[in-house]
Amino acid sequence: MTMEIPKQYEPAATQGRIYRRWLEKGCFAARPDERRERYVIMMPLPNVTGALHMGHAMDNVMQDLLIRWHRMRGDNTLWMPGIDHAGIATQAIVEKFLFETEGKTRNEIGREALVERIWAWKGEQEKQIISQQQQMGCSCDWDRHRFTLDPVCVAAVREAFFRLFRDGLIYRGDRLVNWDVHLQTAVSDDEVYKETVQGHFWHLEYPVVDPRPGEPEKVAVATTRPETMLGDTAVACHPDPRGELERQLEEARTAGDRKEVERLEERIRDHLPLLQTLTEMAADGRTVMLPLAEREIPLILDEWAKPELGSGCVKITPAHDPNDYEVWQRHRDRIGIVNILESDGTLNASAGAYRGLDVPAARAAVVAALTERGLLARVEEREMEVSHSDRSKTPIEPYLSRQWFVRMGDVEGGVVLGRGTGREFAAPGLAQAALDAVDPRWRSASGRNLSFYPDAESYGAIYRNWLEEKRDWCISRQLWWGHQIPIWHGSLSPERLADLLDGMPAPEEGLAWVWVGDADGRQLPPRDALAAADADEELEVQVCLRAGDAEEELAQRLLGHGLERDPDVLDTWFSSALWPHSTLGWPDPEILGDAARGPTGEDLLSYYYPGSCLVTGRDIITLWVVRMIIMGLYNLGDVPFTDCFVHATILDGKGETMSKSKGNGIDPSAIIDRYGADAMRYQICNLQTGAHYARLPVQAVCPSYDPGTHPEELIDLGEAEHGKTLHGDDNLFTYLCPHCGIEFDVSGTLARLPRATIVSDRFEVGRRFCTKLYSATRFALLNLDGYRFRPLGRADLAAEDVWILSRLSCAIDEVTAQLAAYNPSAALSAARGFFWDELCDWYLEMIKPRVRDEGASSVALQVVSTVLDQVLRLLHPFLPFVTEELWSRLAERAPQRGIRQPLATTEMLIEAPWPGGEPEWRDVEVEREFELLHLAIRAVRDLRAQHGAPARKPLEAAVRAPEQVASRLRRHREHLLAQAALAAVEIGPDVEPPAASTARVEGEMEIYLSGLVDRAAEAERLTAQLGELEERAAATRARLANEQFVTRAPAAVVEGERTKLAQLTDEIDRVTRRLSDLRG
RNA sequence: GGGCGGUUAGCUCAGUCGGUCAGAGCACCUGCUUUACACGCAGGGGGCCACUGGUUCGAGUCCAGUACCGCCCACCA
Repeated sequence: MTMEIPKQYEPAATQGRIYRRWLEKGCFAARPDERRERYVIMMPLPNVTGALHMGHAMDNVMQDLLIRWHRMRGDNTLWMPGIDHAGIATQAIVEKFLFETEGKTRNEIGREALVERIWAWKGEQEKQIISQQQQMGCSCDWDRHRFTLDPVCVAAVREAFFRLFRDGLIYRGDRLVNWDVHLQTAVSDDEVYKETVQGHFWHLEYPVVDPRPGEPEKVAVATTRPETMLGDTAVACHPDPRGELERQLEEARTAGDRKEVERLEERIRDHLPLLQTLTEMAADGRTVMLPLAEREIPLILDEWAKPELGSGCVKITPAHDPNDYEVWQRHRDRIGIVNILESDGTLNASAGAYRGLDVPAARAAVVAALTERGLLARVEEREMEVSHSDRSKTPIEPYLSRQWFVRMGDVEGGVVLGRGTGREFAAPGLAQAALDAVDPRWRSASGRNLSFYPDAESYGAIYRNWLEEKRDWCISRQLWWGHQIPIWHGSLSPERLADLLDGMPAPEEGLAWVWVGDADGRQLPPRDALAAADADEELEVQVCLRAGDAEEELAQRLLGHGLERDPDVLDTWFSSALWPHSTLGWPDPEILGDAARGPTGEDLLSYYYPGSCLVTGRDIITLWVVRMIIMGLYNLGDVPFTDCFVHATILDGKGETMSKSKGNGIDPSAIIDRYGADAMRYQICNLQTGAHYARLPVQAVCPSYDPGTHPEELIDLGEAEHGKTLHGDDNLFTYLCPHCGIEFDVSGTLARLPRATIVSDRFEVGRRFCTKLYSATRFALLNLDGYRFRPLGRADLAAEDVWILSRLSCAIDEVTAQLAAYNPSAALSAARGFFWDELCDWYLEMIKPRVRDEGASSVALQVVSTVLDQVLRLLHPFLPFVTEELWSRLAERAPQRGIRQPLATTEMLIEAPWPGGEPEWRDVEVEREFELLHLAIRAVRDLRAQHGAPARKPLEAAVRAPEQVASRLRRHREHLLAQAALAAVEIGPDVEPPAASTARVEGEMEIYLSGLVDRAAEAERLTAQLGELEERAAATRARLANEQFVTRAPAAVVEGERTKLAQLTDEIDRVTRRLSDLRG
């Protein structure tokens, strides 16, 4: 009774059904149990800003690969999925959407309404993201799916913040930040990109106050942002212009830069005297009059002024330029800091008459006023790089504002990490603790540290270089979407502060923590501040409340004392930094309710923390990995994972990163629809070779493709022409189909054009592999009627059975080793090689005669079933769907597989034990015999092909070879006959070639094939072979003639060369003999 | 300017300790409708290992420099 087995594997019909079975059976669920081997991956959180792309696919497939592998190895395996609220990015998208659809801004609808809309948006995105991940086959524990604004995550954020604040590691300071005027928020350096724009360089002149004879009347400065002059508080000159210029001159001479040498010499001659005068004036405490503002500002000495550039003097605007800010910090006793901007980007009261103007208007007004006064010397056209916010795509204004920071540098007295956990330790500071964690000598209390894979050195360098700067981390964002900062602050008189403190719980109670801060970020205990304060001083009081029952009442009390809740929210990375432990219920796992504990009663946090591996891309190392390490160490005293697996960044065929706006981004769903999820996974694993980047050429599916009339379906975007814009320029978002000429859109922004799906034909490879696997298994299934397992000993097995089991054993070891080394491409290639090149191409062909003979088929079928069983297990982590499908079909026909005894098996492959490799299957001698056999068969096939003989025409052959080779070949005469399609063969050291035969010399054998006489062709081939052999022999001979080689190279290498030469000489003899036979 | 990479077959990439390492897949060429698979089978062609030096008996492999390409960070009065 043969059941129907479809001829083709249909991914679309299979994937959903298989995935549902895994879900229904709870295969992904993780609970603490008695197993000691655990494997934990915390999913890097996709943002709720939009659907997943190929980069996420790479990330998720790599994780699923590791998770499935470890699950099969029997580890208690947790893959925690989730999504990130991605504060700025999400709010920006929803605000944009709100504006485009309803024409409203956030201020018009208010905080509550906006947040509500973002939640709705999040719900939509979440659905789509989870659906995409499930299509890919991700086997995460969906019941534990978390969102970074979940109550569980909120609790962790509140607790972590409280502890950092209490330890003095969070402070509020005046800092120059990248201000996004449009979103009215500070953005981190990481969220800023540069764009080259055409701008101007204005040369301004400030009058010197009371110039003395010989002194200049004006000082020239230059700027690209003239409106900032209203905030100038000094003009700087270099303290030693001559020394500096001469140093530069020397450098230019060394470098041989003649133009620069000339320029500097001229400058020293013409300009240095003025600079020296200015330096003297600055040293003398002289001032200039700041025009328009009519403020007297000092000349100061600072090395930030570059005597070789411009006028040699530089205006100092501490509040609006990062470098000037640093100058101010060096001279804060003498110069002030003037902020001229409001948070909405208009000028404030400090700008006097210009108050209320936005930056462009103020710039125009300032330029006009200076021109009128003759203080604008000249204007240059100039290209310049302007910082833009990655989120709103608008220019950044450097802006002085009060922000919250986490102190990353070393602090006096050090930092205690993991307080109260039993893994407590001290470090000089947070950044240093994270640096220590990658030191190979460092170990946490549990014996762990952090390493990067597969390239520990270069990825480690990225991590270390970034941390070594120990820059404080700005964690406040002026947004509505996120974790609101749990601080109440305000300015209080000492009297009111004392009043407030009387009503607060004692610090030891751990309900609230109070600091009195200053603008420099210093924090004093309130009682000390009170003691030091004057009665009329205003003190900045900062109170952090711990989440809990008392919070509400305390908050009311603080409000009653005139404090306000800080409206800012936390940087997104603050909550994601806690991800590895917040999701496990830190600080109190009971928050997870019933899900908190397993059958053994152990809680999630203590069972699954620290985890195992973080899988991510290299751009995330500094943004996220660093911060997870810091927060894990700080809260729990241990690294959140020991391995950081950094996978390749996927680029398109031109080497550009993929993005929607470029139109080269691939939606994984499009690939899955077209090629199947396993095909996608196959190719993704192939791409992960260990390189930092992987190119994936992309094509568009022509929207007007029709199999009847349109020759090609796919259009290579690297070669296709762009459409034209209305102005006749190339439109980067549209392309023309080279076959039908139709213009189409790749970004989805142009509704008037048909939209093309972006795919890559590289996934074809994966689809073919799935088909091959399906087809080979089908072969076995079609022959398995009446199959029954019986224990087999070595004596029951045919030689090819022993061979394939031996090869299988090697393949299992190789795949396992490569996976352990984070080498998915090599692991898959080993599995592929065994399955395709050995199992399909040789073994299945060799057993066909046995399979056809019903009386003799049972052993072969049992071996085939066993080998397929193991192959499906090996391939499952890579190709979960097709292997699971075939597993159940195999189980129907052959419920028990194995050789000596049945293999341990399970209903579903996802739970089946990983193959361990069977040492007793290994047989080196049989492998050697089959190598020789394959060599002989290939030689015969090649001879046929060379001479144009039909592949199946039975011919007579002879193999002349030394007895040790001949005897091995003779054992497999039947295979030689069948696979090389021979009618007869003689094998031995002295066999005579059949009459009218043609020959090949192949290593140690000479192979003769009758009935294919073409002396010319054979002679030509042999002559070429002879040339090659002689070349190699000559090279080897030369090497051996080199006394240096013989004396210095290792003996084994020299011996190897000698053997090689002997073999080559022998082969040359035989080829020569054959050639002379042919000619004679 | 600082850091991290890359350059090997037409394309995408392997190549571990310096010594049978000139490799794979795709594409290409020649045969083949061989009852698992034409998404296949059998066979084949194709490379100055970016360039220049150096170390070494021996260099895709180690070192230095050059060119080009990418990413991150900094700077740009």
